[in-house]
Amino acid sequence: MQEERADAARNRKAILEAADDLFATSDSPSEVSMDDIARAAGVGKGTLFRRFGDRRNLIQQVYAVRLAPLREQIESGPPPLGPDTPPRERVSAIIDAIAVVKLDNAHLMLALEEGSGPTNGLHKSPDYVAVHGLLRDLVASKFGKSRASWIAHSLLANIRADLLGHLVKGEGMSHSDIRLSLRDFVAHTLDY
Amino acid sequence: MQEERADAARNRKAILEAADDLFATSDSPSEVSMDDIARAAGVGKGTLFRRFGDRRNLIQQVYAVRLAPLREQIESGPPPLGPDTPPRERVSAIIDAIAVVKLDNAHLMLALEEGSGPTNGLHKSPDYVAVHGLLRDLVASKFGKSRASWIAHSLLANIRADLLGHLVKGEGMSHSDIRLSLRDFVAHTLDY
DNA sequence: TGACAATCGGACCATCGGTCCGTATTCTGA
DNA sequence: TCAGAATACGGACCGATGGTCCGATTGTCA
Repeated sequence: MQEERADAARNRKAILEAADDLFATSDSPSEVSMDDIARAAGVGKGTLFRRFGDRRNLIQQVYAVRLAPLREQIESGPPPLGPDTPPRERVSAIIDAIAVVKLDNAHLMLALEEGSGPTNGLHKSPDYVAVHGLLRDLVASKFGKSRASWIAHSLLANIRADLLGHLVKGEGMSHSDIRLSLRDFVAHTLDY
Repeated sequence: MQEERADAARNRKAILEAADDLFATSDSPSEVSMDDIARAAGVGKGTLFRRFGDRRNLIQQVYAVRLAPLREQIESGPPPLGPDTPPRERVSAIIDAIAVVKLDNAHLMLALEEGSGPTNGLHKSPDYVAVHGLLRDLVASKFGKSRASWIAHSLLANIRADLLGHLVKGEGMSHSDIRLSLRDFVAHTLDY
């Protein structure tokens, strides 16, 4: 892999920032077109697509930036998110942390989960697979292996972006209401 | 409201059938265009859109037809789905029945939930609201009122079309595997 | 049967994601 | 420092899609 040219790097950054900003300030992610992003970034459309391939990938990159801190915390941070945490607490902390990120970045997360498209696949995305796998392993000792997988899916289903968005905008729940209810639910799911 | 003209009625039926068939036989709902449906129904595009307004509504109508039997069972059928059923069992039966419908009509259900679009809203669709409300009321006596709402969302989150689709196609679970796991989960959620 | 209203149908439109290629910029190494 | 190769740029362009419009057609009712 060659070194990235200076203008290329500059443009990549500009695109990422423009996209992040546009998604964050628009009502619905689908209202943000690739042309919009290119224009906002002061870049040609060709550049945008050469860098990121397609819309889905661009969204994922933006998402990855926002998610990096959490990912790092989980992979190698201190308790309660890091590896040196008893499974039960760690699962709870991870679910809560993901919920917080999604609540704080509702727009982006919606864009990602909405990405659907033909060859759909929230459940096939690397991020989902990774966190599902982690959760599954964490609860596997307590529940059976197959049950563990189900439980992991179930926990994640409760913090899908559109559901959280509905709870906030449609039912007027506050972020802390949601986190509290979620905590109860997780506790009830994990503790016999 | 005037009587519907004969040709109008005929065309509505043709469109509904064509759409149902196309969604059922295509891999991904988004591969089925409105032109495809119009052509398959032997009808002009204008007719299609005058009858159904937009894509989302058409899909919902098709969905409504498929769902009618279940809806009727729940509203006025015999136990375990109908009103003369103890809440606990009724909830369980309803969740199972919905799961079965979704598993049997994966394509259509995907089309519906994917419908997303700008003014998104699985959680705002009449069907979701109705079933959520029913479940909420059914569990309200046992749990608090606000917890009841959360639990209803949670139960429904576990039987979302894309999740079920992933379990089948991505993890190779059989329909009965899924129903069994789901039964366990519902039981665990509802029984202390 | 005639005449009016409702319906039909497909050409047409705007927009979107994505591609292409002539031009401009950056890098290299002598 | 500079020339030439390599790479990136950008916007015109493309095919497809959801949705609209309006002259032609068909059903209805007296």
